[in-house]
Amino acid sequence: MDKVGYLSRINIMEVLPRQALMEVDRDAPMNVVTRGTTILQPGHQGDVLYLLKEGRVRVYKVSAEGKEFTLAMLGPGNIFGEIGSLSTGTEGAYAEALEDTVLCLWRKPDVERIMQQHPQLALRVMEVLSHRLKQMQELLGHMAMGDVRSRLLYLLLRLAAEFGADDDGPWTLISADLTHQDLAAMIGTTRETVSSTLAALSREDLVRTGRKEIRVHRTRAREELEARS
DNA sequence: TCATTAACCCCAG
DNA sequence: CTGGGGTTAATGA
Repeated sequence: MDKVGYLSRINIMEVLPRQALMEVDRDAPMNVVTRGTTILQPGHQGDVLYLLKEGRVRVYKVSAEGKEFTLAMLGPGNIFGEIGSLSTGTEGAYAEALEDTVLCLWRKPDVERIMQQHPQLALRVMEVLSHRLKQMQELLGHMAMGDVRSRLLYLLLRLAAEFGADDDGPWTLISADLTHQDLAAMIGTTRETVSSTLAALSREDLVRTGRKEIRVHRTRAREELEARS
C-alpha cells in the first residue's frame, strides 16, 4: 500500500481529502521502530502526535515500587502523544512498541495548520478522544469497585470487543497474544492471581483457555458481570 | 479476598 | 539448557 493509502486508514484521517493527506504525509514522515523500543517517557514528550500505522503499542505507568500498570493497548489506526494541552492520555506514561512498529511523527505546527484548514479533523479528534475518555471512566469504575474476578471479566469483554474474532458461536477468541502477566498488569494484580482466576472462570464455563489463547463467552460473561455488581 | 512466596511443570529459543 | 510462562498450595495481611 502506498504511503497516502496508509494514512487514510488512520481513524482520524478518514475525514481528510486526498490532497490534505498528501500534505500530512510530507509533514509527518514514516518511522520504523523495532520491537521493545520505548517511544515515550514521562517528562520527555515533545509536542508530537504519533500516528500508528502498523504494529502494537502499549501505554503504561510505573508505580514507585516499580510495578507496571497498562493504560492502553493501541493498534493500527490509533493516535497517541501530546501537543500542548491537547492530550491523548499518555501524559506521565511510557509507550512501548510491542512489535516492530510503523508510525508517523506529526509535529505541533503542522497539526495546527491542517486543523485550521480542515475543521472536520478537529471534530473527529474530539470524537476519538471523548470515546477514549468514556472508556477510561468506565474502566475506572470497574477498577475501583470490583474484585479481581469482575475486573478480569470486564477486561476480557473489552479485549474481545477490540481484538476479538468470533469463531465458534457465542465464543470469541481474543487474538491479542497476551500472557497472564500482561493481563495482570492491566487490572493491577499478579500473574498467579490471573492464572487461578482464569481457572475458576473456566470451571464455570465463562472462558476457555488454551496455550496462549483465551476464548470468552460474551453473553454469559456480560450477564455474570451485571448480576454480581 | 487477595498478595506473596515458593515449588513445580511445560515448552520455545 | 535456560528463561519465560502457567499452575497450584501454603501463609498471612
